[in-house]
Amino acid sequence: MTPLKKSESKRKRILNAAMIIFAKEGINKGTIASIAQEAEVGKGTIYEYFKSKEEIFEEMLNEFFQNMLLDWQGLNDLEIPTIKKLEKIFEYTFEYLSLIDEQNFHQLIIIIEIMLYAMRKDLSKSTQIDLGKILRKLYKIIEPIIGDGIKEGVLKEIDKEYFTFILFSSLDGIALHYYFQRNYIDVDKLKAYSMEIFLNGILKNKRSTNKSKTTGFWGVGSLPK
Amino acid sequence: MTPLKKSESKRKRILNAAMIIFAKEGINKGTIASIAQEAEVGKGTIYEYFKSKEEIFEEMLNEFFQNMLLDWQGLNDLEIPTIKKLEKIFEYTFEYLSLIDEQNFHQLIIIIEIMLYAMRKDLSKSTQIDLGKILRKLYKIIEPIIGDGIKEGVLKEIDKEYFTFILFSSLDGIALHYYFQRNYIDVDKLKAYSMEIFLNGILKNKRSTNKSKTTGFWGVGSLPK
Amino acid sequence: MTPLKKSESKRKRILNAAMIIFAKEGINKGTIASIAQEAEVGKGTIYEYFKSKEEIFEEMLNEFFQNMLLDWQGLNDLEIPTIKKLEKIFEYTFEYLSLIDEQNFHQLIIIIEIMLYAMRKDLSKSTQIDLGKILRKLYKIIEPIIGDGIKEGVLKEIDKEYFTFILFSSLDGIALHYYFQRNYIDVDKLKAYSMEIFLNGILKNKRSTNKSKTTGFWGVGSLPK
Amino acid sequence: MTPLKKSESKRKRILNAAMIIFAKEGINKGTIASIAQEAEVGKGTIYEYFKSKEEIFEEMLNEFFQNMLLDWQGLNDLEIPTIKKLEKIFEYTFEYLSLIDEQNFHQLIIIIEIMLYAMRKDLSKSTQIDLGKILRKLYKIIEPIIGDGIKEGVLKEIDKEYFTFILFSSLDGIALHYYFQRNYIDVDKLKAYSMEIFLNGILKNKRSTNKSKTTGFWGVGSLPK
DNA sequence: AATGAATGAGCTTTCATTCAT
DNA sequence: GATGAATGAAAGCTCATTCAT
Repeated sequence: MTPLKKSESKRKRILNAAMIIFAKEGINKGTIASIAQEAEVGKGTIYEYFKSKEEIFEEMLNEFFQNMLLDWQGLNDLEIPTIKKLEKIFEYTFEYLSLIDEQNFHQLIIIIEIMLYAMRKDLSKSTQIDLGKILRKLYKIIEPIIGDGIKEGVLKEIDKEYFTFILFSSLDGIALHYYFQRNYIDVDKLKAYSMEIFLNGILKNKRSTNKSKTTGFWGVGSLPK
Repeated sequence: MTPLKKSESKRKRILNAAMIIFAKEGINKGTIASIAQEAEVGKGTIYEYFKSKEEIFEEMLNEFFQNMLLDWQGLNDLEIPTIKKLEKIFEYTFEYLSLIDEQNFHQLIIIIEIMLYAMRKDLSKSTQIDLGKILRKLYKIIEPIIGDGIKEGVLKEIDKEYFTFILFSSLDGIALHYYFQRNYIDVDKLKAYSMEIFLNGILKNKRSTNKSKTTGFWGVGSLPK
Repeated sequence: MTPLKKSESKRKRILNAAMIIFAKEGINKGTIASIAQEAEVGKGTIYEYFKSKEEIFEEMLNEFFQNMLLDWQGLNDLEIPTIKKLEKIFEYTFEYLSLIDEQNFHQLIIIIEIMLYAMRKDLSKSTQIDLGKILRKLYKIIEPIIGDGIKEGVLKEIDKEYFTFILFSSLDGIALHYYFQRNYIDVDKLKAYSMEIFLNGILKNKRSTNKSKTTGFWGVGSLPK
Repeated sequence: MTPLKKSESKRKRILNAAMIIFAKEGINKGTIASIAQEAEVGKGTIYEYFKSKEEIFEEMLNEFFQNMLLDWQGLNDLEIPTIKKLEKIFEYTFEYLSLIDEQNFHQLIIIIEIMLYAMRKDLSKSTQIDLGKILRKLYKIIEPIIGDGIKEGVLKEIDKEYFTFILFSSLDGIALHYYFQRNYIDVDKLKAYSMEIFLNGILKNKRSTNKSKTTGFWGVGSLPK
């Protein structure tokens, strides 16, 4: 990466401006000129801190996930019961959704922009950026919470890797779709129902989760390996 | 059946080419020239069928969701038990994931591209495209399945609108994240665990879902409105 | 090279404009915009015919030497006595100098521009352009004239390769310096003296050119190894 | 001797760096930044010594020719026979060529860069730099050698101005072309043949050089005015 | 109807020059 | 004096769109 030099705060200002512009316009339509204007620096100044538009994007992306990792790590470090942590995951997510408004939707959009960018980079085998790896780091932060929950006997003996993945990606999908239905959906109800579903499922009569005994339709045992 | 008019088939060819190019390159980097080449028509010809690049994208977007609606409608029209239909939702999703490979990832990418496009259109209040509305149509197709499940006593008396939303968007998120972990995740296991979670939750000891009686921690009743 | 397509005449017009601009301003200061203006085409049109500014320069360079080769070849093909051909070499050169004026000095300058460009390309080992080879082709056209002169007994038994090289490069140097002294030098006198010197040398008393007998100061034998 | 002031040595360092950079990259592609780096001074420092990039180039140019003048003057001041001086002219030239290698070709290139620059300045009537005048000074240093040679009866009664011009510019052209054929040409042979040609010409049977008697083909009298 | 040659607006990037320290 | 961070003018190049054929 570009070595840090000159004013670090100016560098941050540019990255922040870039996030706003890239969210609003996308990496392609968003121009260096507009980033410069947003950051209140000269167009040339940007190139003192970054080699290219693409580098700005990738640095912003790193910064973005770096912060995300720290945020989630902070949750994990809390000295609260496992079950509380699990609850916090939902709370964090939906609190975030409840707080965003027309002014900062760009934070929601930039995630999609980044994912799209990363998908294409991934597909073109350009290994410069590996979002999959970054995401796995995120999963790994959540995973111990699930693990503890199982150990403590609160959670079923579910594969914690898969569950973390499903939980995390589901919340991501909910947030994404929420964007489009934000005027029709109540975040609190969404949170309550999401927790209810993930924790208790939707079947009325809970069947045994003891796989060996499961013979019915929904049993995991009957699924293809 | 009336065969497609020559001009009609050419229109489809262009839209199809556009999907491939836009998926691969994005709406901005993807060029009219490359779409023309992919569709094997002249560059000028495209403007006989569409007013602008943006119109191509939006027509493609409509086509895309039109097909999606038909697909899901097809599921709904099947004469199978409600519970089977619910299962089919998972099966469709994960079968789709199991079939995509390096050659047709663009189908996964184009959804994100479209969502991103729609988010920005939405944010800029340009009402030309309303993906939220299209998605609600999709939800509405699934919703009766849930409704029937409740009526038949198979499912809990959960709010069917919210549940549909949560189910649909969760599966979307799972598919999105699956892209990045496709080399680390087994689709069949992912499907099995997803179904298990959504249907039975992850708590070991199922608590009462009778809201009126819920006073404990996880109860919906205790959540802030 | 770029395949010929579209209007060949337009391509020529661009190359011609490029020669004028590059001569006047150099390859770096000369802009695509000014070439476009000179050629009376749009800026974008140039990129329909050439991939880059550098390609324009190199195509112009090729065209330039292609024509030069044809010109000199034309001289060689004349059915005139050898000695006349030798004379023509001088005549061509100085006639050229006598005809250039403020309006077409660019033809003189472009040669230097090309040489400079080629020197740097050569130094950077970029083998795309090999002016040395092109020049050797030019020498090879002149060489037979010298060879015939020797065979016919008109010229001394001088190494025809080296003589050709010396003659050609000397005339080039004379033309180059002539540019700076054009207001002080009479082309006709310059021609006459040049011929006199090259043909008869400047020593008053001709010494033997029989190397074996040369013991004096100027003999080749006395030169440092 | 007074030691160079610190500032003076820095000025020289910049000019020297400029020569290297301008030779390698040309006046346009060569950047102030790279000159500063090569000179190991700050970018801003350069503007303490020179008003602009162009001024650097012109100062370097002056320095370059100043040194050249001194070199040639040194030759003239030698207390050796006229004929020896004439020989030295060739020796200097070809010794120079024999010594240059891949590491210092830039000294050869910078001459062309300067000439090109001067040609354009000249053409644009910008009188700031007059290379023609500088070259005439150079010629004037050589000229007396020829004059002495004629007086001493060693050389023919040739116009010494024209001869000096022809000799000097020819050697320049030879050096220029030598660059491109350096892998194919032996400098010692080139020197020997050059001397042979300039001193004795290439005609086998020397004709009279007495102009008044010349009526034949090669006579000056028969040349077009 | 179909085409692709032509175009200029608009983009990224470079770099000579300035100026506060 | 010496410096290098800051800058905007200017350049190469791309590409959506037009339009004559």
